[in-house]
Amino acid sequence: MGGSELVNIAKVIVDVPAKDVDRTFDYLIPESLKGWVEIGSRVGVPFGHRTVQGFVVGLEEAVNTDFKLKPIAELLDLVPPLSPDLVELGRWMSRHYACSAIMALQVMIPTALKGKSKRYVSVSEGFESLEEQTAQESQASSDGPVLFAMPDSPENVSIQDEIIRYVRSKEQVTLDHLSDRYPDHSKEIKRLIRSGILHEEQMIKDKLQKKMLKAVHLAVSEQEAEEALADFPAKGKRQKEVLSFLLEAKELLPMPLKDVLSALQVSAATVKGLEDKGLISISEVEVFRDPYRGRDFKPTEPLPLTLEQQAVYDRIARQLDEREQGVFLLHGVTGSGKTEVYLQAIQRCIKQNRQAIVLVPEISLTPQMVERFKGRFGDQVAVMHSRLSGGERYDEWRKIREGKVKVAIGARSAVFAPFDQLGLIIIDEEHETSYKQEETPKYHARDVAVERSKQHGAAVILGSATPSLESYYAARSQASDEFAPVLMEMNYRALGNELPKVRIIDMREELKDGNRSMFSRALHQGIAERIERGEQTVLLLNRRGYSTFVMCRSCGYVASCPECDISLTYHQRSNNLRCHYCGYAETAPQICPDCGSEHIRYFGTGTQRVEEELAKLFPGVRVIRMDVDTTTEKGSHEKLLKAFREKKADILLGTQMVAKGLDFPDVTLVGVITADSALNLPDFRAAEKTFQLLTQVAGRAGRHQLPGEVFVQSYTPDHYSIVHAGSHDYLSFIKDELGHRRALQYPPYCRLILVTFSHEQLPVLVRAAENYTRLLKEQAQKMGLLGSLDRFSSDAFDVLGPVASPMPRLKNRYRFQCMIKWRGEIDAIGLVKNMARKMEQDFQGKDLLISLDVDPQMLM
DNA sequence: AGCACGCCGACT
DNA sequence: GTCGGCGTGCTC
Repeated sequence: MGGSELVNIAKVIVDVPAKDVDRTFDYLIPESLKGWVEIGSRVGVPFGHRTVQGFVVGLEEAVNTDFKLKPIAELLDLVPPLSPDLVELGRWMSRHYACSAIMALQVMIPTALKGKSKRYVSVSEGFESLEEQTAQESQASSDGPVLFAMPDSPENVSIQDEIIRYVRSKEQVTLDHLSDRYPDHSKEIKRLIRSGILHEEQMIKDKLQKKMLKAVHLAVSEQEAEEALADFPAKGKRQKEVLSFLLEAKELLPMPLKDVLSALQVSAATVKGLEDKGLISISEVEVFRDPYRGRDFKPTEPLPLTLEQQAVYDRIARQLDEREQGVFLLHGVTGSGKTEVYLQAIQRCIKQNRQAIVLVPEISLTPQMVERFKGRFGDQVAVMHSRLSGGERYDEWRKIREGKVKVAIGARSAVFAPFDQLGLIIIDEEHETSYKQEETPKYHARDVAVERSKQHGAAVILGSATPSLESYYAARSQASDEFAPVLMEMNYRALGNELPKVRIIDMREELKDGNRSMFSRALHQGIAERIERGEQTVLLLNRRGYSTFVMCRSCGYVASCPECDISLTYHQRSNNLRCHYCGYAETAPQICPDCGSEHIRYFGTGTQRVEEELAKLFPGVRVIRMDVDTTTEKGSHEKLLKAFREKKADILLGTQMVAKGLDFPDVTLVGVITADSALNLPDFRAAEKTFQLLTQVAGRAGRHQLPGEVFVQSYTPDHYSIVHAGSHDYLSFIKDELGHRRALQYPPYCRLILVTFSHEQLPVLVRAAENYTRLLKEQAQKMGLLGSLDRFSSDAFDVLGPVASPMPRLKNRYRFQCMIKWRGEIDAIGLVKNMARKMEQDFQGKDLLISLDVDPQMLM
């Protein structure tokens, strides 16, 4: 072809989740799109025999290629949804987390922008009708070329004719719609398309549209409108009313048509009449769905800082002023006023004309939290919430993209907020595992934040009362490889009150003394006292580790999922058993399906059972229960907390979600019903998680004038995580825990990669997993790193396993896994990934899947 | 992932 | 003889 012509070329990552297309494809930029297509643009491109969505990740001038490039078919947004730095960040993510490029890019933008290709058909130009075509064909069959091929059987002609007439009457219809309308004639439709009579075109359509609203505006000047009002025709009384209403409310224009209609009780026709007269205009305007619309947020002023807060703030402010990247680990006890430091740092950042991102764990993205930020920064804040609808989320995202807000607050994915002058990223409750995404791309928001801050010269604040061992260790050792935060401490509560007294109760003693209740005598008495004094109690039931599974006490039968081989969970509401992973459900059995015994029981303590017990022990007690069952509805979380705040209940009972960020002045007792239920999980972070949870929940008590008390019930009260949580001694806990981690060579003394293999056939899977492990070990030997973990050398690489996964079968596939431990300067991620890809490719049948989790949080 | 091409069984 | 089953391979 005329390939030496100078053209612009776009490098595109296509939205096709297949391994062999995880690379860029080159496309011509058509003349009409030159200057519009940028790095980060979302485009529709022809790919094989269809049109797919893709992202432009590079632009090139005049490359001479061997084959003909296809042109970009359409540009999907006027403003690119991704900026060049986000594209670059995506590149980093796909390398660091071993995910495909498209996964990394797609996770950065709202799902509303995931366009799917739609197929449209229209009647081809120049085609008249089948009869005419038949005539033409028989006439000129020998000479001129036949434009359209003919149907072979005449009885199909009538239905084909009908389809043609229908498509012509609509001009253009989607193929889906057409097949819905003629469900039995897909054959005829196909033939019409193949013969060229119907023309097929593919376009990318977004899942969601911008919300548009009809709005009324004056089409003439105010004066002209006044004049028109003065000599309005007598019969147009209603129209006159509308016009004078609009003139009165002129500062509210353009006004939604809806509002005009309801305010004056007029019909749309009346308003339309005014438009016909040319006095007003009705137009479609874009509206932003505001999830917090109609809510007042009390404006707040910066509070005076304590000495500790001031010192921390000064250090961060200095960093902001230097406009250089810097990471800070802010270790502050519960109630030390971290949020106020965040708020003032953000303020400084905004003053510099830069923007800020605040990440909070999903679970603590409570109305209270949002209120504090909205109160300080008003409508400069966008909130990204998992409970928002797709449309609301899209609109919050657009506010950020279009520079309408300065602060984005949200869960994990808010780290991708498309600000262009990012100055500050705050990660509150830095230790929370919810910052790690468990689905591909399995990124950690903390690491992404640090990477993004490098691009922008931004500051990062990692805040926590119980920093993760990884972060604390990195700060303390000032290791230079990954990230080395500056450690800052706040050891005193901002209001000057004491941390609550923690009492650890040995439940074994209770049992010995004949108390078989789930409440110890001390906790029982404590609750009774609070009820009497009109104070409030928070009860935490740590449900992790407790499953509400069904077991037969006679024969040991456990109900499990036929697809996934995991225990089914009992749901009281619907009286059925469900699989947590695949959604399979069956009715709860009355007798054991195995042995017929009636001693089949639902095990585990749910919040419902505790609630029932409370009602029995304290007749008339008012309990608010907060768990997944009572908080699924939108806004229910908020309602429950509001009720508790207004003292409409004596006790707030809940799972982990009551441990975070809540601040109620009258809570003077916190009870932990089972402190150690998570301690026995097969997870090397079990102790750390237990310590964090206890510390967090203890911090809920006595935050204001009234002193607080915490009762922790445990069957292993001597465990160091419980003892140190009891004395609020983070440093001692860290010391003990680091010792364990070091002895067993777990993070932070090495890094992990979890490799999961899956295949439909167990023997094939086992062979693959063993092969893979063997090859990696050979590699380690070649590098001279075998056994290096024991030797505490700076470079290390070792492979554990393979073993059956904790979920050994999922969606009809068996699963095995192996664990890589490594540290140092070696490219372990690249090595593990390349070997996985190679093995997947070479494997017979290709049904082998290997997935990687870099720095996994969940090992079970 | 789609979608087409391609090579074998059961029907008008 | 054709329709259509889903194995295999490609997508700038």
